[in-house]
Amino acid sequence: MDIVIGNTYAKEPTVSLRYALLALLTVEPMTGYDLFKHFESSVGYVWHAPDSQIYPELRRMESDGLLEGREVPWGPRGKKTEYRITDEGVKAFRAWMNTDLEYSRERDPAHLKAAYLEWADPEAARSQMQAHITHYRARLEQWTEKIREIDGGASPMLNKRLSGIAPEEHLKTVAFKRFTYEGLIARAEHEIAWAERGLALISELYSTR
Amino acid sequence: MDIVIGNTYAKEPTVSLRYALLALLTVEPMTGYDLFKHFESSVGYVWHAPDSQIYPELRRMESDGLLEGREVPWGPRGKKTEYRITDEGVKAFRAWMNTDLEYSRERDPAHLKAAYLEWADPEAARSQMQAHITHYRARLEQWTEKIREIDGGASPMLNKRLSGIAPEEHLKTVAFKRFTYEGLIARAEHEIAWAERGLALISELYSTR
DNA sequence: CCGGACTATCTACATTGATAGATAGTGAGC
DNA sequence: GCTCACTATCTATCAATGTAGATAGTCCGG
Repeated sequence: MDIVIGNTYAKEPTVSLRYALLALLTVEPMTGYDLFKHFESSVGYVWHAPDSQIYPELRRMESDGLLEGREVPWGPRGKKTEYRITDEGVKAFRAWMNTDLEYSRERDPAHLKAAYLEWADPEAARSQMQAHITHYRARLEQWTEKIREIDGGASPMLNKRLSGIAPEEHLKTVAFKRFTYEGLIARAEHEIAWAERGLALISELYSTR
Repeated sequence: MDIVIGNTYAKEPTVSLRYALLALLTVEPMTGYDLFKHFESSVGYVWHAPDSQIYPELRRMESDGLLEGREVPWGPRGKKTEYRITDEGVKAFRAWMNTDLEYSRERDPAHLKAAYLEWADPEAARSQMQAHITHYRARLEQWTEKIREIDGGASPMLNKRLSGIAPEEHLKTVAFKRFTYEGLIARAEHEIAWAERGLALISELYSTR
């Protein structure tokens, strides 16, 4: 029963980029490049997308009425397009926020490989586990830094967001951000602990004694 | 410097379905349907793919020399194709196992939503957290069941695998499987704990006092 | 005023994944 | 003998993602 308009489907909220973009644009109007930069840095530790996905998606969102693009001059001859969320966009974001996520099937290369680690040379096996640790340690630092920013009032996006809402709402807004990053930190710590047990296991299994 | 053959690229091992299929086929020859069924049940709790992806991939793997398909009769008029891993396939799998994974960027809808939970109605927020718990509780049970199977010697795939290798190797093979599922179990427990803290936080923030 | 880093946007294409449905044979039970 | 659940395979399409590179303007410093 989907209604097809051009190549756009009128569908129920799935996941995706679209809502990540809406989330950022609830704070303030931005250009595609601004959004891309956010995905590269701060927000990028939760969601990421290349610019080649962002620009077309913004155009689609505009034609769906969720955003309004406005050309602003940039230097003497340059220009850029700044997107502002519309009332409809806010409505769509809120609707998505009020809808339960659909959880998709597991697909986890790290654990898939771990299950067959006896096929790897001991050194390679160790290296996998080490890579896992390195990866999650980096995430751990970035997420810990986010918490520090939140607590220290040093997050520009969060501050902008707070300045746009009623003071009674500040507590919730901050609490949920903190809660999110705490969860990610705990996850990273778990992954590191797991890989460390992996290293110990490898040593045990391949000990020469 | 990739060499293009047809529409197949000779590339360095990335991730994907291909190695999940090879992993299963190291145990014994199977048809596409068998593999699909495994992805639907047991292995499906680590990796999943629809049949529409499996059949073409098997054909590609055969033309890449990793597998050998053999038509076997099935009933009076039916037939099916059973794929057996080739020496080259084993080599490719081992090579992949000896290569470090590339970790891709974070993309986590559940945590993305959590960060903006103040946009949801309290009831919807609670429902999200509840869905998170339900999802990971189901995973938890499936993975716990896998451990039970491993410990009880009741895993058909594992038993077949063990019967095909030297007894000295049994310990490693079992240990890495167990290690993998233990990690997944710990992760599920962490996700449940996180969502439970979420529920508590929501109650706190939206209490009427 | 020139080079280089950065801002800004776009196109093309490959790959992967998800959904839907078509086709056809098997084997068990009524 | 018929129906039905299951086995077996395939095609088409679409959404999402990833990679590469093209184009063009800005702004800063030497």
